[in-house]
Amino acid sequence: MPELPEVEVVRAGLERHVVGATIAAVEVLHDRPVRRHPTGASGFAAALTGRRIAGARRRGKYLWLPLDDGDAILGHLGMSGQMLVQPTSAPVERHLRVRFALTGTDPRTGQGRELRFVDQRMFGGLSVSVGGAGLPPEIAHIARDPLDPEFDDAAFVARLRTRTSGVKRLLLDQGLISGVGNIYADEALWRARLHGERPGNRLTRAQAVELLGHARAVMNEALAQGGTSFDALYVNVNGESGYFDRSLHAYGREAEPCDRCGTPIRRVAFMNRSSYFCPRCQSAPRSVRATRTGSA
DNA sequence: CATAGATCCTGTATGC
DNA sequence: TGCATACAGGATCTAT
Repeated sequence: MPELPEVEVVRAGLERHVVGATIAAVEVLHDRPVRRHPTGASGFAAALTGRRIAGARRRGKYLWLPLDDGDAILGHLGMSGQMLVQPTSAPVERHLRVRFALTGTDPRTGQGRELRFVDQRMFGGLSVSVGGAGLPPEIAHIARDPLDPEFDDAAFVARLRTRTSGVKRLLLDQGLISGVGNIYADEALWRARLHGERPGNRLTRAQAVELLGHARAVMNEALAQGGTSFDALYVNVNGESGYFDRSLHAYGREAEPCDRCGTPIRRVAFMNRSSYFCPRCQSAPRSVRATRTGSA
């Protein structure tokens, strides 16, 4: 899915283009993206018709649109979700799942506009969060993200260092730190010269602090470039892609030389996807080396 | 509670 | 050409 930088690009676009608009009509074209909504597709559409969007907020990879009465539309893009603002007359996207007609006309085109939720794989979704304008209760378990001014660096470092899981899995644990996904986890680990299978409790305090700093930095840099894109799936509300994929050092670079030492980048299976790392700069922890050589 | 693995879904790329 | 397999920026549920 889009990770924090990509979701923030979408949030900023929503803030600019749909805040203040009233929802004139809602059409749900597929049930799955509204599966979290208790009253189903018809209830979702009925609940939102006529209501006004008052803001656009984000925590980690979750987005929500506060309504002016204290409720909110809560959304997650999953692996392939998009939020697009389109003229009503724009052709319907192949994977259009939900469309919100907005009142008023676009001053540039003189036409009506729609907010469209497009999602090929449908791991993402939308729901109405009762009383969720401030922070939807459904995502109370999601930690703050490292771009949040109130993120507690010291508390994160302390918790990380009590855990026995590999540090990559911990970076992906949205209850510990949110917003980090597979790409930026690999990039932060490469920058920190740490192997993803090193247990959290075997990091020094300094290593943990440095790793957090790199995670924050890589996401800030990606955000400044409009996010990372490999294909047309990762776009802002205007359908435009970012350029950060040109700056990646590890992710997706199997067999290419490490930008620091020239050793070929390796890819290994991890949680039904892949991890990329430099086997020289990011040396495996003792336990992993022992397992691999059969000498454990 | 912490951990590791399976699962939801559709599309594309690759190999036989 | 058809068919099978692997893989994809994620979260959640499950058993242990």
